[in-house]
Amino acid sequence: MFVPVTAAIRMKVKKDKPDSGESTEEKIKNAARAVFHDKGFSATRTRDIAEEAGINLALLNYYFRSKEKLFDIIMFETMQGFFKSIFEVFNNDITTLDKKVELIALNYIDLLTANPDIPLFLLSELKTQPEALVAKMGMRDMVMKSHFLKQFQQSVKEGKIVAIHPLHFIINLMGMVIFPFVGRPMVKGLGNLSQKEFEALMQERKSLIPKWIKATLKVK
Amino acid sequence: MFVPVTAAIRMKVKKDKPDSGESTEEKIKNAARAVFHDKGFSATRTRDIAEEAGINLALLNYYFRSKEKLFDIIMFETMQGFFKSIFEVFNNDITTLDKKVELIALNYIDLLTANPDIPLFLLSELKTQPEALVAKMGMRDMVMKSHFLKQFQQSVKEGKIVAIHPLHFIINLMGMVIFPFVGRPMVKGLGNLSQKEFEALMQERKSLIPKWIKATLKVK
DNA sequence: TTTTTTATTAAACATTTGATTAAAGTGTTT
DNA sequence: AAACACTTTAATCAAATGTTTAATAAAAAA
Repeated sequence: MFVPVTAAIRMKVKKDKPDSGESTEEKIKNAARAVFHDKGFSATRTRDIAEEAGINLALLNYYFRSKEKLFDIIMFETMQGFFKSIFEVFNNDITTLDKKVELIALNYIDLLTANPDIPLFLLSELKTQPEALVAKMGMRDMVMKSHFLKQFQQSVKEGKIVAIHPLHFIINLMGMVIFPFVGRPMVKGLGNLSQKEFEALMQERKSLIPKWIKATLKVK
Repeated sequence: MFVPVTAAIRMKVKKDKPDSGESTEEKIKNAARAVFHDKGFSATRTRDIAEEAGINLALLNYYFRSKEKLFDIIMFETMQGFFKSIFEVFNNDITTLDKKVELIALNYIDLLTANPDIPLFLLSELKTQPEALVAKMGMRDMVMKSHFLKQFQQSVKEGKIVAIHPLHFIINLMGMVIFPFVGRPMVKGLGNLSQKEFEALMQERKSLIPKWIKATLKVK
């Protein structure tokens, strides 16, 4: 008796792939992103990625040529995703300065709660190639010529806030938002916090940071 | 015409190496510290350390058994050196709270200007062994039961400063001090700063941070 | 001085790791 | 069903890397 297995198998196969919802290429990229973010470039082995992705090691090189090429893609996408929110807020010419600070705190604390490894990953890997990508992405202009900066300097001129180097302002804002995530093991260690308690503390900061930042801008 | 180069070269070499007056063991440790701080554990090759130290590769294992053992020593000493200053300031029961904040800013900005790689190094490597060393060094009690914390809670009780989780206070203080060094490539990139300009900006923060911190503590 | 211990070196070793290849499988098109 | 492009696998290569060894030099002890 002939049984048309192939059709059934094909169906199953067809269902299997879309079931996981991702192509092999995407599986590799997702795995690579997770492992690279967690351990950085040097501590990551291509075999870690292959295992995490559930694929054969050779496929990594088949799709991406080399560990480095794959890393570059992940790095670029990660940076892009990370700075996108900043730029959108910074260059919105409708919102006030105060509102922008609020939005940065809100957006980034959520982003970082979901992806707490990204800042340390970016900062560590950025050390290796200092200028390359920073310049490439036009980050400088995007930030330093932003509507955000113009508003800041305007407020200084009007005497609404005290005159300091705008970088201090940006460092303080980003530091208050990002630093606890970069120093998460230390913060959790110091306060003996569970992951849940840590996240609750970060949620508190959503409303506190804007107040703190405003206070620092008034400082004589 | 014959020129006795060798003698001249030997003199130069002699000045370069043995003049330093350090033992082989110290040479290795100093080299290891420099390379580990710069590149982290995984990206560091034992051959990098040997070269930096100007010694034969085998001597590293002769003196320290393994790369990991050597790393543990450097890690421990680095942590100890880094947190020593904090603890001394935090547990001084003579100085006021304000004075302690001032001293933290002063001491750490100098320390970090001289050793800008330490924070990222510590934070990156601490991620691998989350609890181990933090607990080992008794950091929790050293900070959370410090005179500094008692003063903070006393001031809250007296209504001098607003009630927040003390961790927010510590995060903000340490973040303002440490974050620009962790994000140094980004800060320098954003502001298009030379190393000298970066350091000048950090010097400014010595006096600004205490003011900012005081302002945040008054926030409703 | 002779002997013993310590320090140093060049070479080799064993394993890890990024990358390649050859062959087979799979679905689609002709 | 033949040709094809694409996908997957197992085996393997070659370089990198932490570690060890065996021989030698230097220093200390006898």
